[in-house]
Amino acid sequence: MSKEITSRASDYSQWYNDLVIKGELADYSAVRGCMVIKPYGYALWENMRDQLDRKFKETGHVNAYFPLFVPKSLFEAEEKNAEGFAKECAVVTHYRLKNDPNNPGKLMVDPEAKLEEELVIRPTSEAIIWNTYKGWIQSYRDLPILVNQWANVVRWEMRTRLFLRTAEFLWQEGHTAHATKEEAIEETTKMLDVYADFVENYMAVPVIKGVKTKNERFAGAEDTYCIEALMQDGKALQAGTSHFLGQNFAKAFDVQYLTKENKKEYVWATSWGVSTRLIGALIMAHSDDQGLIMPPRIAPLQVVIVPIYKGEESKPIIDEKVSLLINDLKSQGISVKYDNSDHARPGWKFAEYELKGVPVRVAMGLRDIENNVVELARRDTKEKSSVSFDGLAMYIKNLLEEIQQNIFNKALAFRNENIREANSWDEFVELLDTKAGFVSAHWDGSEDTEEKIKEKTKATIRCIPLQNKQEEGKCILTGNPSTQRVLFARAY
RNA sequence: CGGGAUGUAGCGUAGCCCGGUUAUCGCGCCUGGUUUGGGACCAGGAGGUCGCAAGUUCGAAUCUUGCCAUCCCGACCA
Repeated sequence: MSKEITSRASDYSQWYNDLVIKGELADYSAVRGCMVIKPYGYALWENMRDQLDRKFKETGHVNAYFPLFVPKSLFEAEEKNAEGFAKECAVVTHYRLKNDPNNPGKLMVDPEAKLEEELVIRPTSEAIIWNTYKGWIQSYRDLPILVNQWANVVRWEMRTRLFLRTAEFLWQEGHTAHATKEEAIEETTKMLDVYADFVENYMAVPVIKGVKTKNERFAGAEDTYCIEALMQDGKALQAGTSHFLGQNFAKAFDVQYLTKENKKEYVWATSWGVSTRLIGALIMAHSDDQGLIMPPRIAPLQVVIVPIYKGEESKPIIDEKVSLLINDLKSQGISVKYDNSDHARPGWKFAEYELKGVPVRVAMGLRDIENNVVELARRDTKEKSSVSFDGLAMYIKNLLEEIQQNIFNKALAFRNENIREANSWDEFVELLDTKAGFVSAHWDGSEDTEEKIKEKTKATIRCIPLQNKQEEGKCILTGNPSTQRVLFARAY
């Protein structure tokens, strides 16, 4: 198998595609804009999902499942939300096929089977969920509702990219209902913290927490909080969002509750989500020209063991020694694969597992067994060392943690080096064109200015960082007074 | 959806301009053997509606038209 990877320097986009496909995370499918997530990629998603799911439950949430289809009349109830998503909705209009009389062996949509009301395939589930919540909420005693769902959604995107933007994608969406505005806002920021914690501590991708400007807000939200990450090519990627929805959906679906004082009040809402897009972030934040680099805490496979056989008689000796190690590793909760397949030689396997980003590789031959050592190679630094067999599992356990930290620190250093301040328009444009990354600059707060900057430079305001330093300044475009800097970048 | 490029075996490709035997080569795959410390070697073998559909022609991978898909650049977006 030829598995040459395009280098980042020669073609960044192709490098990314090569990693996804040759690293066997996903593949193109027969359906436009939709990908097949392959077992290795799905195992990664499962690990991410499990960690997030645990965090959601720790913060009091429960899982439920709502329908894939949303009747058009429900979908259009919250106008801004409907408007925002209308252009990218897949719609079911019929419920039956029949044999095509003019085309034997072929099927056609049965015109007799037209639906009374079209069904929108959910691009997001606020509508169907808030329609449901109407029936669940009568009293303040019914609140809060803290529900999450793991689901697929469809957004008919013009231009798709593996993981980063596919027509169908997997995600989770939390939808909560609260008695007060304060409680809902607290929930919004709490879940943003959950996301930031997960992305930084498990995916090892540093993020900036912030608030979106009005232009960039989720359709139907009062405020959109986000975490923004920086990719190796200097472009920003929105890694997760948490929305304070105010009473917009409660009003659209007439969801009211009785207070202790027997007064009717509209319910306050939040929604928050992360998707398989995070896998794109993971790839672009860490990987190198040799392939993927998986953070140990969510790696589909943490350790691979490659035997170095010398003649038939060496096999049982090595296999036996390795089985001891496998038991030790498993008892430490470490995932391990012993690749003793005979159809590939060691060098091939080394390259293969580097491509797949397995954090630690153990090589063992007779020479090592005689010396009671193994050869240990770490994916992040590509360093190889000879390590004693005694206490090896514990050594590897610690090494995995060290790799996790190292990957994060490296990404953090890169991110921090690539936040630069611009104090004039010329400086701003030059930074965007020559350095990319985040540019911290003053903005006068007007939507119009934001739009003009986007038109001129393709850079958008990624966020207004939380706890942002307040300082007097002048907008880089208009020169109007400004009280704080915001983060600009070109983004995915 | 606008602009550009591409589509030949699982992958990468030659052939196309200038139509004419059985469509080229490498990797991979299968069988047997030798091997194994950074992408092994020998021998034999299988694998193709030349993206799809029309058209031109005695004859189309090659020419024409339409469609589809992918990639890059825009617009849109998690």
